[in-house]
Amino acid sequence: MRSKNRSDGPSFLEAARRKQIVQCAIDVLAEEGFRRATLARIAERAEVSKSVVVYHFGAKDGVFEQVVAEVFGTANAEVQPRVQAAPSAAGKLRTYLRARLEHLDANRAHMQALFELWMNFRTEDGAMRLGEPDATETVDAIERILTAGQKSGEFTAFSAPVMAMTIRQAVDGALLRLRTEPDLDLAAYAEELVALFDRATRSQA
Amino acid sequence: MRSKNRSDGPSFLEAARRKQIVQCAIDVLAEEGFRRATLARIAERAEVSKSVVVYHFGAKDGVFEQVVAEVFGTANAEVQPRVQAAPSAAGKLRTYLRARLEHLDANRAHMQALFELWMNFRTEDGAMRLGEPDATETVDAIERILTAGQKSGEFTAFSAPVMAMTIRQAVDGALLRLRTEPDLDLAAYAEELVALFDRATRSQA
Amino acid sequence: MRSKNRSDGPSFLEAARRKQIVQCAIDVLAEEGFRRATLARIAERAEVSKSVVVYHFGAKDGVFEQVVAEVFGTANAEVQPRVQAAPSAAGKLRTYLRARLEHLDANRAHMQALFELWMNFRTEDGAMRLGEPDATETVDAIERILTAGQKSGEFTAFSAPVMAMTIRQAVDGALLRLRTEPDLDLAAYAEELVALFDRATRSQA
Amino acid sequence: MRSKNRSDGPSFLEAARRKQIVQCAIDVLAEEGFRRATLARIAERAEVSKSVVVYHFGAKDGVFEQVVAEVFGTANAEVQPRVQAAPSAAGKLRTYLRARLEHLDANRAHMQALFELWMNFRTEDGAMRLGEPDATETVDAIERILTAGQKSGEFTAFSAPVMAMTIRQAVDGALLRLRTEPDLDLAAYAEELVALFDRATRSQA
DNA sequence: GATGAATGAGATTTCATTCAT
DNA sequence: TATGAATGAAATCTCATTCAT
Repeated sequence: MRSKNRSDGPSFLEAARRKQIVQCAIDVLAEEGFRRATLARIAERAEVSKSVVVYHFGAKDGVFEQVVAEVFGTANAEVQPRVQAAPSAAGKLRTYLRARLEHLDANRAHMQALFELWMNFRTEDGAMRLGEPDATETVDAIERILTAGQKSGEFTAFSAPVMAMTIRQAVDGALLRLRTEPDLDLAAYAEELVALFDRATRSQA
Repeated sequence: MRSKNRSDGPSFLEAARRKQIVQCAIDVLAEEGFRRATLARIAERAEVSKSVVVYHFGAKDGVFEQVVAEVFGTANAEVQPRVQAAPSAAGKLRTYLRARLEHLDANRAHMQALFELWMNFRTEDGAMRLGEPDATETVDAIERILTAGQKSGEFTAFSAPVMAMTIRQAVDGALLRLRTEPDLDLAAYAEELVALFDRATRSQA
Repeated sequence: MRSKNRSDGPSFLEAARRKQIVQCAIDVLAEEGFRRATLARIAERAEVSKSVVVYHFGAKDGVFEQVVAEVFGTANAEVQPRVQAAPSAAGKLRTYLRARLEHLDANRAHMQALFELWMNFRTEDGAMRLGEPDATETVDAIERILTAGQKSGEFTAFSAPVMAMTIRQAVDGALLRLRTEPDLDLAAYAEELVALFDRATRSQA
Repeated sequence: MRSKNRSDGPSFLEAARRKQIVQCAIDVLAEEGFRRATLARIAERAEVSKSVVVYHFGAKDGVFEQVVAEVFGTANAEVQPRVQAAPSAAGKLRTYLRARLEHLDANRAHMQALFELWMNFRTEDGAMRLGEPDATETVDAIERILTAGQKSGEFTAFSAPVMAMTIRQAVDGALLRLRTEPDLDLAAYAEELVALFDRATRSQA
């Protein structure tokens, strides 16, 4: 295991190495898919030996866990504050969609990688590794906006969980489209979704 | 591959075995995911030796191809006629959502399996095996309904491709929910989606 | 095992089947090599099931043994009488070379197949299956001609075993050439060998 | 394949391992034939796990390729200079035969192994792996000596390609004899071939 | 006589992981 | 910290053979 260094936390170099490896893992996941994201492949990208990866992360799954943390983290860090800042529930929803798709546009590899893990990262016995806890984090946030909007009268009546899931899936739809259509105009896509879910949610006159 | 049956095509027993193995493959895919859907695991479920699977399908991929054919086939056979029969575009869309979710309800393993393959079934060189051609089949069908409805004035203005993808993803959202919430009321879920996309698509007064 | 039929020996049909299968084995060996000469491949060529081959020959090796017998048999049947008929030792040698290459010309597949087996047909423990007994049959026959010629004064002094082996190998040389040069003029090749070994063997003036 | 050694090429230990494995492959090929020269058998001989072989050579074929290179290399390195040094065409031919058989004497396993590969080493689709290019290298070298000798008047008229092939095959004849007669006196065999081909080639008085 | 179905042994290859240096 | 070497488990696939019909 890693030797202690004087400042007690991970050294600067250590952090850099970890970040580099995580980034390479993201790239491999995004470009070649989960199945090809082997230790050897990741190490090769990072131009280090497999052992280095194991050394820093304990095991292969450790890298993926870090990828998830990293990607979730940066996504939330970028999206949440903007959503919080929006005044109304409807505004928050619009902001959410725009922020998510802007972030997707700027971090395609990150999101593709997360998607690969989302679908495939499982424990030894086949159970999903990214299940409720992680999914909930995302969907619940949307759900809270929706229920708030319903309470305030901005939104019409609908099942918040269903709507929330549909919204989350709509964003993933953009991600999927990107796979075969890399030139997709995500800003336009975002506006379409904004309009779509505005009609779907807003209080009827 | 087994030697050609010169006369009558696959025998009754042969067909039964194939069906049995395909079903086991579906179950393994649905319950344990693509990565654990190995020859050994599938054979174990079917209580036959690995060789039997190879004997009947030539290679592992042959099983998966059959799974796709089977699942696509039964899904389309059930959904399409009902959609065709609906009179208006709006009716077709409602019927599509209901039919898809009813079918999902009755064929959970099938759909989970298809989903696993959808995400992971790749060729030797990493290219998706279920890519554009298959995806298009589904999304395009929805898109055609949408554009027809826009022409007839039933639907308002929106990007048909984006709406179509969102609808497809909404259905998959139900599938994902099922993973962690097996008691989900899919009929209610369907009605929510029907209402949601009705508001999202219908011509404004 | 095969059921008795009234005339005690193999029935006519039985013999025909066996011949057909042996011929197919020869073709596969000649065209695709020993390693690809599998039971399945041979059966496929013969348009029968693998089981038929096993039924008639007991096991795969039985087919190959029959191939050897067949090819050796027809080769000897054609070459030996002509050699016997030649008056002198020198004449026998010339006749041997011409007869062998004519036979090769007319039975390319047979000889290629024999060659494949010669090189590869081994017992379970890796020992050659076509060793001394079979090789000797061929080389010894040549050797006898050579020693006779030396006794009669037609041939000069040399080691008969070495010369015999060299002659046998010279014929196989033609076979090898055929592999990459199918249009090779074997009659001309024969005359070259005749002249070559005439100079190499004949009594010096 | 092992990860690249970025600095100095193969390490000393690496080279030793590779050499050891190649040697074991040669031994297995020579003693048990191509078909039994499996990864498992080779590894067993080398007293390492199968994975080690794969680790060092990437795949089984890599070992065989190395065997060919190794054996071809040492054979040529020993024979060619001696042949070059001989003054006349006749002298070169004599030297060639002696050098080849001396080398065979000292490297029986090497030559048997090469022979096995020669006959059996094929690509996925059944094509010979050691075909024209490699064969030509050997036969052409002999052919050049022969045509030179004919031009200079040392040799009589004959087809150089046929003579060259016959000479090559004569050497292989010795190799074959060794299989069943390990005590064969190769020096004497060489002198017999020298005399034989001297008579067969030299200009008539 | 003949066949399809099934099987098990064994071959190659991939890959995460361990370990000595 | 880092690496090369080694390993064993597991995966896919091939193939001769057996067996019930």
